[in-house]
Amino acid sequence: MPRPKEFDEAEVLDQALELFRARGFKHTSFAGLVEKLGVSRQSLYDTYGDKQALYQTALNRYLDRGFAQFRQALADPAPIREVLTGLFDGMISANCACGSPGCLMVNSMVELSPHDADTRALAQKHAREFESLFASRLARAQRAGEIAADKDPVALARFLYHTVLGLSVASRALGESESESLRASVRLALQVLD
Amino acid sequence: MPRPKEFDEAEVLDQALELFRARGFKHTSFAGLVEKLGVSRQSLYDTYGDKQALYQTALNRYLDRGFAQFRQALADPAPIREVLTGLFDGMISANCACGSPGCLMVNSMVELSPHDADTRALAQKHAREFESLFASRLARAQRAGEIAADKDPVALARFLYHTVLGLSVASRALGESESESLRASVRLALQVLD
DNA sequence: CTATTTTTGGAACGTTAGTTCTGTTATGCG
DNA sequence: CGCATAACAGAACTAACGTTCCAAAAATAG
Repeated sequence: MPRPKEFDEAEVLDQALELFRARGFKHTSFAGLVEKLGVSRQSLYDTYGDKQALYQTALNRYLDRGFAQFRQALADPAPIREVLTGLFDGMISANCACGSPGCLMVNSMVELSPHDADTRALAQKHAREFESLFASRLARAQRAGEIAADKDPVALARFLYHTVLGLSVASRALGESESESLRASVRLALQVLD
Repeated sequence: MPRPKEFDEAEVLDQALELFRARGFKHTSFAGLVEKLGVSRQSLYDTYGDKQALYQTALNRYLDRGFAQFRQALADPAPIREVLTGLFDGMISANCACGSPGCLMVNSMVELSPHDADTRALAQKHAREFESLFASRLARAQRAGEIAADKDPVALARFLYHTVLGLSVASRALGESESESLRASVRLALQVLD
């Protein structure tokens, strides 16, 4: 049997993910990856393929994780306003703590979507999935009488998704100091339910 | 006196701006600029300086123009909901028509803010200016009785700014097909005034 | 212990980027 | 008319990038 890897494949992938998240695809050099991850060029290539493959693997991992968290947060049977407040606050905490690199998917949407068809398709899928999960949870709340019957859950869901995009950009570009005003914005955004 | 330029300085700057807006800073090569603008490398360097200087000049031009439009739109004494609806619809039309490159400032915030201190400072200034203009216009509407007295104009302004960010990303990454749902989101967002 | 398979580090390759240098051309003033 | 000034075109340079090649090292299975 061969010599075993000297690094944890998943752990290194997460580190690469954080680098891509902080710096973007183009601004992250392979040499920088080698240095920060402590793994040799050759091993990176052997394990993950080239730079683009590494990026996509990391992005998919990020999406899977985020989507699972999102789904789980929405599964909470608590009142919808409470659930959504907690969900958004969690996003803000995750995105605004120390350095606030924003959401990797949102960053990819801005940096890569216009050029790369794969990323664009992934972004659209991401939007559809987030919106549809939002929408079904909102419809459930509506059936429970928490939301007025004349509201359109799909429109509300899209609005919430757009809100997520805005929060991600704000936290990335405006720094940690904004986290309190972001929370205030969330409270305002949730007025759409009233 | 010297030989005159064979191109319109402002016009070429606008073309460069559109290239940067569509492709981002890193993804726009100088060779690409030379080709698309139809101006020789040397003339570009002589006229605008290096790539980064060209970018910043274009960005400042873009900001000045957008800020003037924004200020003018807000000067409209019509009811605040009407004014804001028109403002956002204008933004969507400008950002979503054919190719939807999004807002150059928002794109810069995502691509460059974390690395470049100048861009970060510019982004923060951008946010402050937009928010303060929103806030003073909202305060005016509040004095006119169009908005309930217990609302905080500053918080509302920040929320609207975050909404702008989200709309820009959505229009850039999700394509023109989304323009209708973006308008719907604006209508929902403006419910914060009620 | 040996053989085999894979990691690993370093060197090297080809490409592309941004930038600069050279000389040439064209304009307008004296 | 020609001199000064600046624009232009193309080649050339330097650095960085992503990627691949190569030999040495290491660890397990037999």
